[in-house]
Amino acid sequence: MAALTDPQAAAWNSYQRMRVRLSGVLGRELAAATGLSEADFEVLVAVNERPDDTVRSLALRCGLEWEKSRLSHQLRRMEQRGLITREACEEDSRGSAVRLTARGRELACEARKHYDAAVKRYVMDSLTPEQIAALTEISGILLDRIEITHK
Amino acid sequence: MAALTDPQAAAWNSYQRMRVRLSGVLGRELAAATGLSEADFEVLVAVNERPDDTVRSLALRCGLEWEKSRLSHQLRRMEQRGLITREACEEDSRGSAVRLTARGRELACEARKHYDAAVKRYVMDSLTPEQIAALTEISGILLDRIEITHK
DNA sequence: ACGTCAAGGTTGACGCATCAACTAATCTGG
DNA sequence: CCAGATTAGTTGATGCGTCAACCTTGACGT
Repeated sequence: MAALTDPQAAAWNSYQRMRVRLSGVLGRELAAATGLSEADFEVLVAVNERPDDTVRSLALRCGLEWEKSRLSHQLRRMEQRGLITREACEEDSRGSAVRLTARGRELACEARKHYDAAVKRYVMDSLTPEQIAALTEISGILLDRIEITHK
Repeated sequence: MAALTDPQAAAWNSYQRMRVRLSGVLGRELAAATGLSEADFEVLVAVNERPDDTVRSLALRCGLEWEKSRLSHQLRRMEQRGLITREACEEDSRGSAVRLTARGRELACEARKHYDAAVKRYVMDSLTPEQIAALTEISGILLDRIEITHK
């Protein structure tokens, strides 16, 4: 006896295919338009949302919900490419602060435009408002489910 | 002017968070239960569905919709860990055939049980049949959209 | 036949993600 | 004030995914 019914398996299969293809095209378009990866993009946008384009690593990490080593590796690569700089943190000398370079700031804006446009084009323009609401609701339910069972 | 309206941005944000967390927990549970990655799992299941647990690399690649180098790297790792073997292909001497080892076959079944149960537990048990149908429909629409614009 | 081109597959390099081990600074109980 | 436990962040190893370069073999037009 299978664990999933036919409609359930169909839902899972199409979700999986969609998920893979969608993040594929979005990542590819972002890279083509700006040279950034999705990881770069997430960091740039998160930092750019802060006053002075500066944020402490810890706050960034919590906002992104990333592992600390992941953020550390990512910031190292971004620093090498001149997207950010890192400076000491006053309140806690263990910590560090991340600041966008001029180039980082510029790319953050550019990338956001491209990315949002792509999301609109591939996703939002294809769905009815009801479907968009359904997607929000479904995602919220599943998120809650995961949070609860892993609390 | 933002490219996305508020409900659209909300939908995208919750979808993204859900997507990341869901594949996180599923991958983690699979690894904990069987020691397999999701990539391993996909390959094992795809091969296990074939008669004789054997399939040509090309067919596998098309079924999975993977890049050829990705499959090659993955098969190398799986061969090293004793999950599959590779042999020459009769019809086309450029090609190669993939066969499950006894251990691969066993793990494929084991993993499928665990994985399907986890999908049921995290996803299907949380959603109404209408929501499951909505998810199928939405995914199908987005898939079509991507296929059409990239044809 | 034969030359050219396309296709199947491998390889190496690089970025991304996770895990475990480590350093250094802060917090906390006594 | 100090010893032990936490916490911020780094590092190295390893697996995953993509790209570009490459090799071999088959396909096809002439």
